[in-house]
Amino acid sequence: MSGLLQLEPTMSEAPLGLEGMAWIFKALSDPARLKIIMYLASDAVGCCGDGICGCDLESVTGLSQPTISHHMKCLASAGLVVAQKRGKWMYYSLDTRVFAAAGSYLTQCC
Amino acid sequence: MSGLLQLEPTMSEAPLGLEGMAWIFKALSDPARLKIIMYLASDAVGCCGDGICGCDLESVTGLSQPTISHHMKCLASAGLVVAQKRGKWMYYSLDTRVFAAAGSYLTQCC
DNA sequence: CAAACATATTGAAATGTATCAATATAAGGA
DNA sequence: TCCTTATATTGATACATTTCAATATGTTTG
Repeated sequence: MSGLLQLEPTMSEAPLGLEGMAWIFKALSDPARLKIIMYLASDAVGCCGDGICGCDLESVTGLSQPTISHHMKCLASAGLVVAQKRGKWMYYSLDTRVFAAAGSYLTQCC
Repeated sequence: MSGLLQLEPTMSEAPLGLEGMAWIFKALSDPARLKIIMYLASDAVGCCGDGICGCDLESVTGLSQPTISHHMKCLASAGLVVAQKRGKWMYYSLDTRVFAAAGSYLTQCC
């Protein structure tokens, strides 16, 4: 029960309190994850066609497959990324609503 | 050389690459620090008048004085908070430009 | 100067995080 | 069915983070 990211929140459609916002920002607080997000936000074409899958992200980041899996779980648990299994691949995409919510939070809080 | 926050970036006026953005989000990734930010963003009047000082934040968060000192160093190193010593107190305020930059990053990245 | 107070630093403990190697699971194709 | 490929999980290691108690530093005031 240790050694891996403390995954919990996986916020559904809740009002996003301090804990929820902090969780989103924690998911955003790693350069590798930001790089992944930037890649998903670009119009890049994945190696498997029809979306960006895990193996694309290995080459983009230079990280190992288990580490990518871990980062994607983290991003998904914050709601920033949606993971969808199709055939043998996991395809990832951004949930722009969560990005918008976090962005507004920052621009409006002060 | 351990046991305390790995403080480094303290970004000046740089273009904010992935590392810099990640650093800002890391500073935002703790509920206690978000609570502090919300308090600084409110028009609350501090106990020492003329601004919000460290002792105000102890009562707001229920955390010890050293822990507050630590969190404020973290927020300041990300540029989110400006610390200003006046007499015997440290007065804290938000740098809205950094919040705006981080907010735009999120709303525009996708 | 000495006492009082606000903040910073140090030291230490508990917990969390990033990463990879090894292995398991799942899905498609020969 | 068996092999290959994509992803997930486990286990382990190195390091980072949060927190407080104890102590140091700095500032005002008696």
